[in-house]
Amino acid sequence: MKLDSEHLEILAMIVEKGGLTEGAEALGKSQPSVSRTMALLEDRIGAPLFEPGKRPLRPTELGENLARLGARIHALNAEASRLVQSYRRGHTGRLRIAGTPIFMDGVVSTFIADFQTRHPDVQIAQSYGYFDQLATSLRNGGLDMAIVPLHQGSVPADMSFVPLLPGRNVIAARAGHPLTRRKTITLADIEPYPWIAPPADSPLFRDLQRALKSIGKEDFRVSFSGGTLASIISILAGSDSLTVLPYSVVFLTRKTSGLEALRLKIEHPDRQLGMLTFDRASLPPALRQFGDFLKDEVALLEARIQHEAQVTRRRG
Amino acid sequence: MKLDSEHLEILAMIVEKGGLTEGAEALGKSQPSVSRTMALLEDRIGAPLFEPGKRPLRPTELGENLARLGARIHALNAEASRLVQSYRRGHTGRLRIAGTPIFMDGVVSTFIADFQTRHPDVQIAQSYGYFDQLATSLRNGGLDMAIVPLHQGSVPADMSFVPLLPGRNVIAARAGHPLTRRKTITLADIEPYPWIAPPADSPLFRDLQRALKSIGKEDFRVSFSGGTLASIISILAGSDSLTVLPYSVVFLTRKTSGLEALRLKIEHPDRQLGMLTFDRASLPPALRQFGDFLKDEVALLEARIQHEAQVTRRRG
DNA sequence: GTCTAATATGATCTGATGTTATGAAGCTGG
DNA sequence: CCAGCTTCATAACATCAGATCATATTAGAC
Repeated sequence: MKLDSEHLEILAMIVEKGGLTEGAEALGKSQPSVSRTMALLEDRIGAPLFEPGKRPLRPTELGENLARLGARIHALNAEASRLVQSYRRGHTGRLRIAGTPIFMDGVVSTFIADFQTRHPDVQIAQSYGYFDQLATSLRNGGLDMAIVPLHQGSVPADMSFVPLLPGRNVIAARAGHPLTRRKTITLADIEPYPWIAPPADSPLFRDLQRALKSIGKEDFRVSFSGGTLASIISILAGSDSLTVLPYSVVFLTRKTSGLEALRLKIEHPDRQLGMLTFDRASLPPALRQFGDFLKDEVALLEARIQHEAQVTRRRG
Repeated sequence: MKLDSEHLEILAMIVEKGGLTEGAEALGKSQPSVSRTMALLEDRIGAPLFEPGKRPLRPTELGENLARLGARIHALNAEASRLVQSYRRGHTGRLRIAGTPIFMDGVVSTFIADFQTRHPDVQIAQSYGYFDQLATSLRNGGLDMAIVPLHQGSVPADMSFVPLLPGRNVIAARAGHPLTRRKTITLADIEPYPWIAPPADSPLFRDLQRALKSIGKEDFRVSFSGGTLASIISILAGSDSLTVLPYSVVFLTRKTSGLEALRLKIEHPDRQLGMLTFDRASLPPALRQFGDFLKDEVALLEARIQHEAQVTRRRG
């Protein structure tokens, strides 16, 4: 014999409020409805839940015990409702976000930290990858958002792309590097220094190749490759090596990493760093929250970058 | 927005069983029914509970979290069902039982102890009282059973009475009392001894008066009155006092109390000690259990009493 | 691709639950 | 002790969730 949880909740409310009429009101139901429901429940149970012939309806011992269980069921049910509400508002949920390693480590993770102080109940699972793999994960539901550099024209038809920043790369070196003071840098100037390269299959590596080619340098000596941002920063800080990094990464981490961008114009890839999502019927609401947050934060970052660029230009 | 607990339970089962079809089977429902229920729940929640386009149906993160709550709700609901079952079988419940003090203390409480080792989940609230008060309590639902001496003809019309023992009273004294060895006792023999009397409003007190009158003794000296059985036993044991007690009480407690019945025939009230209940539509099932138990136990006791009486007669 | 098993949908019926109106019965205060 | 108030139960009806069987659809596997 299975009881109806709803019935038990109603019973609990009646007992709590001390009467059927009050209970019905508290439940937002009509008094006859509640009365009949209790009659039905008593029939099924085969035992009285209320003392017979008592007018402010008083529960029997069995009624009281069942009401206690009903109250606990009600609490769980209410918790479920709260969970759903919180989820729908994007305040709860699990987000699986992946992106190109350097940008994730250098920029996005900072903002994830900020986001989580605001929405502590949103779990974020971060991982790394490049476009093809990430697109596959998005399609098969293994990922909620990819943060990748992408050309506007090459956004897959079944996906949405929200640009965050232009894919502006710079040559970076340690703050005290001989080249960082120079106003103009020639190809010959950078000739002596070894290079640190991102993994060979990363877009950043191709950027590096293209950038150097654009200033006429066809081959370059790679002294270290494949590390994450933390390794790259360590190596750069401890040597005179050079590398290519997104300017946003240099800008954000320079306080703590001691990196600087060389004043050497290199070709910018015609891509935008942005948020890629698969067009499903419904995306997790927390994803919208996160996307909006990230867009706002990155816009602020971009404004700071632009501001400094103007100041720098003005100063010469 | 209120969710249906039943829906959450179904969700929990689907997640537990790893698929809708299996879940439906485990729930004893048809597959289409469960499918539509989940569709309805998703509509109400406004978010998917299952990964879209996955064939062994797999829950989303929200689905999993709600399923956890559903499982807990299910556990509570099942506990409610068990409680009802246990109650209906008389294995759970609260019984409020009252009776005349001496008989309750001397006989019934012993059997209550035995009953509770068999049915530990039946709470028994014992109290004391005489007929009028107990009948009132039975009628207004403050009491489940009264154990009283009653004449068959004076059972109220709205009550049921199940006799347990004849209301056989004896004159009791301590085991070593001068009168306990005598085969025949005369009025003159008992003259010197003081009496212990039950409370003046108790039926036992009236029995005492009647009994003494029946053997020609019109007045008697009361040295102590009003105590419970424990006091009476103490006083009797420490003096040569006499009193009137139900034979069953003397029989059951003599081992530990050191009381004996004098071999003096006194008039027996034409009453039976028995169980009185108010005829309600439904009595607590545990009450039936207890009533049956008490009837059986007292029948055994009566058999022992009869057996001993025969042996004693034969020996002279 | 094709086949199979899992899920969704259509059509239909039953029963629970909601409503308003009204009857019955306990409680209360003079 | 009776009148009147309050509380609960019942009647009559409307609605919708939820059950069924039959069948369409589709994801996964070989």
